[in-house]
Amino acid sequence: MEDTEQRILDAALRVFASEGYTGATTRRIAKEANVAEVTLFRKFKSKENLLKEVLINNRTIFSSLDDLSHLFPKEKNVDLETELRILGKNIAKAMRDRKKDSKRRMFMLMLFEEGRRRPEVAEALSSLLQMNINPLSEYFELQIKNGKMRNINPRSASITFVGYFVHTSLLREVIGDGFLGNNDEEIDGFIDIFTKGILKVEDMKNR
Amino acid sequence: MEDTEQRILDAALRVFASEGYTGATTRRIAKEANVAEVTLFRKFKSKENLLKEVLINNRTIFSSLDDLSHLFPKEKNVDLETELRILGKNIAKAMRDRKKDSKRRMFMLMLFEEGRRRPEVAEALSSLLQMNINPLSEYFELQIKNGKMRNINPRSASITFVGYFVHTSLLREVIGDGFLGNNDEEIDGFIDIFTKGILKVEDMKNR
DNA sequence: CATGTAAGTAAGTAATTACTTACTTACAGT
DNA sequence: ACTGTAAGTAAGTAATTACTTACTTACATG
Repeated sequence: MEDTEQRILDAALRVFASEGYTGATTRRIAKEANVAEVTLFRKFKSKENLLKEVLINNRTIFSSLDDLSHLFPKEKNVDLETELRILGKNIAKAMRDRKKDSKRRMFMLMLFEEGRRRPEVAEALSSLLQMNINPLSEYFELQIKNGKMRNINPRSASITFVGYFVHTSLLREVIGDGFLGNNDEEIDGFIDIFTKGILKVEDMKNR
Repeated sequence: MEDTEQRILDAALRVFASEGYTGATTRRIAKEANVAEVTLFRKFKSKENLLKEVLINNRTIFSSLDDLSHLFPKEKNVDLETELRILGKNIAKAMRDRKKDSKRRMFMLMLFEEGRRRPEVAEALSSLLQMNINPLSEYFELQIKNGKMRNINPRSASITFVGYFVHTSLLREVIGDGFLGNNDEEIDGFIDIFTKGILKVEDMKNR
């Protein structure tokens, strides 16, 4: 077995995600990592410190994985709406498919809970979200410059866009698909609203 | 002191909300309610059962409080966009102002965590969200019939709308206002996108 | 006054938890 | 062969936890 520390970190991510910080026991984490409990304490000193290390460990992984750029469609001749539609589906697909991402998402949910009690956790969560929002903001900024988009605060647009996917994917994980219905249709509905708005076109002549 | 049970239920809501289900101790709840711990067990048998009762107890309160109808603007001569803008601000205001609502929101966050482990909790959460979404769906349906809105799936629109506020208000609670910036501006940005979409109007001639 | 009910006090139980100490084993590099 | 390092085993500690038992107090109602 290689790299004991990493195995403990991975196990901790999983157990924290599924049990919450308080619910996760060091015994369970050690077992999940196939190490003796004492090894965990030798390497990480305390449970609290372990959480901190998990955070650091995944910060870098998040930044490379959650980089949206590879999720944008390859062909560049599509219009903005189609592009966003494909991007949205790719995000949703990536969220559903990748098992490790599911764990990360649940870990994020734990961070939400824990963030209210630990400022460092809140801060980590904040920078995590930032990573998702920034590249999208830049993308929107470009689209505005290219005249494809109205002159909207790109940050507002990013938060609305990313927020939708964070929110619905968490919902799906927790209360199942029944509530939200078919994934693709739901996303289409959102993208439709996001790009065109809900108003009738003839009522929009003032803009 | 009147109605011991209700005092325990209120205290439980608070403690569950701030500590999470696992983190909340029966001792702490009893202390918060100014009762002996044994009284708590006499009335509610077990911690698990107490959670269930808190859920039931607040289900009815939620349904009357979270009814959106009273948040709609009184004057009926405003256009849809203005109406939604006011509604959005009222929701945000209600979420920020009412302290008990803040507790409920945090309680909801706990439900998210706990819902993954307890199907009854997930189900309670689901019906809670339903209560928020249904009246809005009906409202949108009416607007479509009145020709004010495009023919969009009203449920999609409701989820997008409610989801935004649930999501951002949780974010604000957890990682503070720094991340999202000024509340009113942010909401304006969202309503703008929600009603008009992000596309340039001249690109929308196809619709 | 008698009696039932809602509450408290006190003490304790069995399990679990984070974390420690002391010792042993396996192995890699010199 | 010697030695340092990374790991395991075993046992235990002090605190906490959900929950119980047995008894007492206060009070309202018939």
